[in-house]
Amino acid sequence: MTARIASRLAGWPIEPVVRRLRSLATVSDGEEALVRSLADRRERYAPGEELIGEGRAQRLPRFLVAGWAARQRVLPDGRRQIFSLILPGDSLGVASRNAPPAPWAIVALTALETVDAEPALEAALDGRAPGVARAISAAALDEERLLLDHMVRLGQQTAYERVAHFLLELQRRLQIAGLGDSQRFPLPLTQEILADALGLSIVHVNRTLQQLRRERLIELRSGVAILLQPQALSDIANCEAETPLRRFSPARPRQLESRSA
Amino acid sequence: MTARIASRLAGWPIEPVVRRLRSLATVSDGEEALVRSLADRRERYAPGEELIGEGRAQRLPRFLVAGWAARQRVLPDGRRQIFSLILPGDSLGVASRNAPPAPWAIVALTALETVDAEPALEAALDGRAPGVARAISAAALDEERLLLDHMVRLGQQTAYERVAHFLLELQRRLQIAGLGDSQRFPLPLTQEILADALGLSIVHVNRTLQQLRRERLIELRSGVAILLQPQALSDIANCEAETPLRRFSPARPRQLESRSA
DNA sequence: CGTTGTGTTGAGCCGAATCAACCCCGGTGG
DNA sequence: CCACCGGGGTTGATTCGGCTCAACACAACG
Repeated sequence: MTARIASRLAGWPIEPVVRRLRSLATVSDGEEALVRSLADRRERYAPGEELIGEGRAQRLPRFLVAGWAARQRVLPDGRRQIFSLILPGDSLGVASRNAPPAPWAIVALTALETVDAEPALEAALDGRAPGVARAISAAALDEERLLLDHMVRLGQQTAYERVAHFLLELQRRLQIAGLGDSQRFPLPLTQEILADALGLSIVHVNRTLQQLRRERLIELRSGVAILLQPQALSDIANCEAETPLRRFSPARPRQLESRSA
Repeated sequence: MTARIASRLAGWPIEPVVRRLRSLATVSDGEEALVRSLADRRERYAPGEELIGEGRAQRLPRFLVAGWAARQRVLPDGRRQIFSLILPGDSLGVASRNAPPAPWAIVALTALETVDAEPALEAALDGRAPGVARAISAAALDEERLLLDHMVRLGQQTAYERVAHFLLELQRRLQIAGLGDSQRFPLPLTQEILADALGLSIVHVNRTLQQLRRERLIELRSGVAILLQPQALSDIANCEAETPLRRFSPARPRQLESRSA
């Protein structure tokens, strides 16, 4: 019994939230203590559960402390687009406290746990926690950047590039949250989820992952991903135009810029 | 000379901004007058000109009063993704006054004209113009909704669906701005721009538009688009699953939801 | 008048989707 | 204990949507 209590306290994993905020802005020790004290009103969700329903008004602002969630929309014919993955340390409904119903849903991809962010948010708005306030607005910018990155993937990149790019994003975000290192991180996603995020079919995600494994760029084993050659992946993802073919063709600038051309 | 002055005053086209704000929130007459008085510090841009550069810090908050612009990112190999189109009545850098450099650029697609939104924004933040404040935050939500709509297009829809969906979005937005009616609106875009927005090749945009014309769903003539059958387009765009084939297959729910299944 | 940008059209190819099995593994219940 | 089952992953065969390449038409413009 003591063991259970000890594990509940010692293992209380709000660390990702603290690490994320610290990565976004300088946070005082007092502010950090405030964030660490957010154990009140914890909530747990089972995989598949809906935290925020499409078209329903939003809930309280929360931090995700453990597990993975997705922001998504489902079309009337069943197709699904995942807009972004929500990882430990990320916030939910903190930046924009939109009362109106959201044009998206948030669903738990794994079992997960959230805490009420209200006290921290209030302190941030009061001016009592300026570091947290700065971190929150930086988080909003970061979220928008990730969204646009994802849009570039969907609109411009091949399956191969998309997967490489996406894995790099996850590595970076998880490392900030203190999960995983510069190469290895947990990846508790089915290929179907990857497919719906990347706008590909399940089968094609499978083949693309296999190609990356065959080329010894990544390794996937039981929910853990290892980026064997992050630099090579990065070259692929940003499409550094290393393809020799492209150097010979005029490369069709595909820009507007009639002036600078 | 009097004619020139008269045209400058009478034709001063800030109407789209007023209409847009009114569509987002109830705005008092005093607030409307404030917005109408924003003629100071007008700026004009030529097609192709960059209003905000990728990686450079942002400019003052502005309203776009005439012409079309695009928010975009260009990849190192020349590929370009247009994230959103900015139409008359839309704001630039109003919602989020991010000092940090943006991970995107804003370029003029046509000749365009902006006004300084600073006075209106200040009044909104002061509490002197609560209607404008509400409109601005509603505009931010609307912008995010459009971004997610666009992401669904890129990730899940076919070329045919994407074009139909996109044309409907433009019609709706332009009608709110007071340009065009429920069927007809100006469309000063090249097929290359459409291609870069929709993640398609120029050639395929061309063929898709032709199919829509052949089926008498739309008409395009000299920069004007006409939606001949908006309802049919809407059915296509939202993929109402009218394909008889899909009714017979189990439709592969493609959802998580192990519980509800 | 050439030139340049935009739209159009055809031929051929390729990346990715679809369809259909099959495997593996962890339940779960007879 | 084993048979069954379902979810996830893997694989091959085939189809198809969209891309590439290439040429040409047309209009605006200097």
